[in-house]
Amino acid sequence: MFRIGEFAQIAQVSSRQLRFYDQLGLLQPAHIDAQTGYRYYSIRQLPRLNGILALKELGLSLEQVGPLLKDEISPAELRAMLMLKRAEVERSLRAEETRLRHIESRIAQIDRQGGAEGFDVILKSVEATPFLSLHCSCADMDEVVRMVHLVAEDGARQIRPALRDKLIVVARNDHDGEKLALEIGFSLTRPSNAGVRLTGDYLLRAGELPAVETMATLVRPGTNMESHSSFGAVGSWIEANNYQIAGPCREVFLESITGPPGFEGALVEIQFPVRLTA
Amino acid sequence: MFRIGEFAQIAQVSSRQLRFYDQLGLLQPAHIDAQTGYRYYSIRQLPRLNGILALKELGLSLEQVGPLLKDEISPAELRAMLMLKRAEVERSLRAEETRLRHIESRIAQIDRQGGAEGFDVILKSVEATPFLSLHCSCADMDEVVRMVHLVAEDGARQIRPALRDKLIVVARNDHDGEKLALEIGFSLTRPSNAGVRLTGDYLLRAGELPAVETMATLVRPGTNMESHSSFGAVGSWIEANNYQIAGPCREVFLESITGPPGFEGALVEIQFPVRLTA
DNA sequence: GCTTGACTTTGACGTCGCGTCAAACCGGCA
DNA sequence: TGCCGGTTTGACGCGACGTCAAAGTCAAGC
Repeated sequence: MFRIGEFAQIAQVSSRQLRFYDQLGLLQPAHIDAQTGYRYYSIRQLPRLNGILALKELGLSLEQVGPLLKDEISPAELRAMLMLKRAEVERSLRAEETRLRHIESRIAQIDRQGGAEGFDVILKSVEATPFLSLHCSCADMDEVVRMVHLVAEDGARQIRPALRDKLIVVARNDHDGEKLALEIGFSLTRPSNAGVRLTGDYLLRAGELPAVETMATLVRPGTNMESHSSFGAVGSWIEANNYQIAGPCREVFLESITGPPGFEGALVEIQFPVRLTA
Repeated sequence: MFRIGEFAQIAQVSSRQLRFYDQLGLLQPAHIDAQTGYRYYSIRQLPRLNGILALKELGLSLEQVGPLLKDEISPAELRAMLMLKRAEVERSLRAEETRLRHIESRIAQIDRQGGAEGFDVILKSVEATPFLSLHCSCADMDEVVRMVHLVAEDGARQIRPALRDKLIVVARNDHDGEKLALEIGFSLTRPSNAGVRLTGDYLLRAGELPAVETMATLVRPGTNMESHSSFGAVGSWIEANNYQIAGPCREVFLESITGPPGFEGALVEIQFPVRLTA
């Protein structure tokens, strides 16, 4: 028989742990002195303690370990628990890998440009949303800006505020030659099939912005003229973190670009659908 | 300005989280209604919130994030923090990989033999210890048993209890032909250079059992005659979990093999030094 | 105006596996 | 007999929130 400290030393655990396991009923001392309350452990209890530790190392909680030791659990049930655990561990493993990549790319960024100016790119998922948009091809950025303002102003006038949500510009992939193919429109709070006719014979057509599971996003103040550097920033981030672009990118105007007096410039969220590079 | 729920929805966090960050001073609402206490957030606070989330995702604690946002930390310091974090994440990554291997091998074990009889192999590290031992080569198991009992009994008589620790049998690698090369002796509570002469002209010589960083161990009741199956069990475990044997194995007798009347058989710990298979 | 239901406030407790500390008690040795 | 180191119970702390409770607030519908 050993006192708690000796037994703890033998088993390479802390006395606190042994007292705790006693309290949970996982491992009661072989004998407790009625006078002093001292716990006495037998070396024969070591296998049981090791059993607890082995199961704990598999990631099971102490609550789960209890019934297992009492053989109240069939092998099939244990197998099911372990399968669940395996899935969980695999998830957290991938999460840790991602974290590691992000840390390393951030370190590399500091080394490259000394600055700690975090781009604060974050990953999020976005749901599908009804979208009322103008499909157009623009020759240059000036034209893009004109079209965006046209949609913004006419849309603000002609779409009910309760229905209208946010102004969004989506790049399309089917660019013809040098032109920029875009979709410019408003996300809607609920589906609607009605189109909207703008000045100059343009038409907003009802459609849907598809859901994207993983979106690398960056919120940035400033007009869309200055947004090139931010696009580049997100691009570098995507590369450095071992992702690749997996769809058309979006610009979401979080604040109306046709602001009140004292307007400080738009707040725009840049979104790139991404997936992990295999 | 948004109420907490809307802002939470936009940023894909919970309201509770926002209140918590407010409490910590990480992200105070742009305005609080003095009457009602309602928090109102501006969309312009989104970048800051995203900054918090980005740093949190790197694994930094909220405590660490605070000073970072206030720019009270130099890039060099941030770099150092990230390097530390990286090391930590790498450690936990490897731990998760190990856990995953162990879970999978346990599942495979259930599938193979249906039983949930956990072998309860656990990894531990052992320190170097002074060792007073007999070097011998035995032709068969009978001889081993005789030698072990000889050492056990003579040792128990001739070594002071305060100095004598546990009876240990170590396999040696330099086996000559068919014979089993062993070291049989006692670990000591402190170093000693004195040899001990046994009956039959055998000699216990002072030496040292080296430390082992990673030891796969299994505690098993029963005499050493029955121990073969346990050796096999540890062996399978080692293979299934992607380890390899990295040194001479040991048998540690946790309870004296020369017991009192009513003796139930020895309690023996089998130890294999192991390392990860690359 | 009143009701209703969705939203918000503060405050408190729970999580998980112990680590750490405090105050009092016990055991063996000089 | 004193002393030092071990032991007991009990309590709090951790980290980042989730969850619940009781009470107040807001906008819409009647």
